[in-house]
Amino acid sequence: MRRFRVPDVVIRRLVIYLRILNEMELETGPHYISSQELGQRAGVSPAQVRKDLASFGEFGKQGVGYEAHNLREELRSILNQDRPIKVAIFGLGELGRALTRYLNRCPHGEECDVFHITAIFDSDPRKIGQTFEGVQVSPPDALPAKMEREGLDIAIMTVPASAAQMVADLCVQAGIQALLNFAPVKLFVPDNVRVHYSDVTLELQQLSFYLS
Amino acid sequence: MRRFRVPDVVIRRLVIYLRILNEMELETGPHYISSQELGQRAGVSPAQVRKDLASFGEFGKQGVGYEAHNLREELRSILNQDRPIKVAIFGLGELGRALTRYLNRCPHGEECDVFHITAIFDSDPRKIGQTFEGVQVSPPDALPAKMEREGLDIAIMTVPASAAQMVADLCVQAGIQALLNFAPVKLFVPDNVRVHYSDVTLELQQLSFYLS
DNA sequence: TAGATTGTTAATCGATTAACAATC
DNA sequence: TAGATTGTTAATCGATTAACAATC
Repeated sequence: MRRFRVPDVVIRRLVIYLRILNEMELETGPHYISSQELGQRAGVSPAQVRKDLASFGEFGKQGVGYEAHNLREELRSILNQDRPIKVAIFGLGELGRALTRYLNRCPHGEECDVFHITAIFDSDPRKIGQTFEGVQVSPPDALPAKMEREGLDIAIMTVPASAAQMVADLCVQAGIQALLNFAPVKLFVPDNVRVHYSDVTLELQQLSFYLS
Repeated sequence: MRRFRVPDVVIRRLVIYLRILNEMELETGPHYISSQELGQRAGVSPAQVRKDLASFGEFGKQGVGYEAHNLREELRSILNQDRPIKVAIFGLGELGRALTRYLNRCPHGEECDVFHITAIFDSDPRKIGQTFEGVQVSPPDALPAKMEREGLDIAIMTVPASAAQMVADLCVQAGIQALLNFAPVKLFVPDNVRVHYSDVTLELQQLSFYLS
C-alpha cells in the first residue's frame, strides 16, 4: 500500500511507459532499459521516469536499469491491465459504432485487448433489440439489472450533449466508477467517480489559439 | 501584445468559458456574469477565472462582473474563433468519416461551425478520387499543392499508428501549424508545431488504474 | 452611499529538475 | 575494480489560491 496520493499526471505517464514496453516485447531475450532510454522514447526526463516508477516500488538495478519484461508486468498490474475490463457504450451513433469496432478489432496482444465491450445502450426504439458487433442494444433503464448481473467497469458516453448529464447520473446511480465522456459538457459527479473527457471541438479550439 | 507567455492550461479554460458564454447567448438583453458564476459553471475558482481573463486584458467592471456578450466576443477573438479554420483529415477510416460528419453536421451557431473540412487525404487507391461529404479524397502527396493553393490550418490524423509519424512529417514539411493526433503514438515535431492528442486507449488505461 | 466584484500582489501548494550517495 | 544507473533528497520552477485595495 502506497503512503501518498499519486498525481494523475504520473498515472498518465505510466501508461505511456507501459506502451513503450509493450512495443519492446517483440525483442527477444532478457533486456534492460534505463530511465534515460525510457524517458527519451516517452518524451520526458530520466529523473521523471525514476521518480514516477519509485512511487510504486523499486523496480530497477543500479548500474543496469530496469528489466523490460519485469517492469512491463509490474506496470500492467499497477494499471489493472492484467485482467479484463468491462466497458459499456452509451449512445450507438456514428462515434459509438466507430469506437466499438475499434476496440473489438484490437489485434490480439495489443494493449487495447483488455477492454471488452459487454453492453451497449441507446434510447432509440429502432436500435433497441438490434445486435451490433455481437452485443444486443438495450434501453438505458436496463443498466441497473445489467450492472447487477455482470458488472461494468467503465462507461463510454457518446450521447448528445443534452443527454450527457442524465446518462452520467444513471451510471453513478448504478455504481459505475469511471466515465469517458465524448460529449462537450462538463459532468458533475461525486468524488468517488472518475470522469475523463475526449472533446474534439475543445481540442480544435485550443489549437486555433496557437495559429499564426 | 501580451508581455508573458500564457500557460496551455489557461487557454484550455478560456475555451470552456467561451462555451459557457455561447450557451448563455440565448438569453436576451445585456447580461452580466461574475467570476463567481462563471467559475461555478466551469468548475474552477472565481480567482482563477479572474486571473485567466486578466492575462489578456481588463474585461470586467468592479462590483458588476463581465458583460456576457462582450466577453464572448473578446474570447472568440483571442481564440481565433472569429474566422473560418481550415481543417484537413488524414485517413478516411471509420473514425475519419465519423469526425468529418460530426464537424459538418454542426448546427449553425454552435462553436464547431468555425471549422471547415476542406481536404481529405487517404493512401488507399480505392478511396482516392471518391467524394465524401462533398470533399474529394486525395493522396497524401497532394498535400503541398493543396496547401499552397488554399491553405490549411489544422490536420486531424486518423491514420494507423504505424503511419502517424510519417504523416506528421509530411504535414510539418507542408507548413501545417497544428495537429490533432488520434493514433496512439507520440509524435516528434519541431517546436513551432503544436500537437494535441486524442487517445481513447490511453484514457481507458488511465481510468482502469482508479477502478476499485 | 453601501454592497459587490474586479484586477493584482503575496502566500501557498504541488510538480519537475538537479544532484549525489548507494550499489549493481 | 571502474563505470553506470538507480532511488531519494533538496532546489527550482510554475500554477493555484487567498486577500485586499480600487472602484463601479
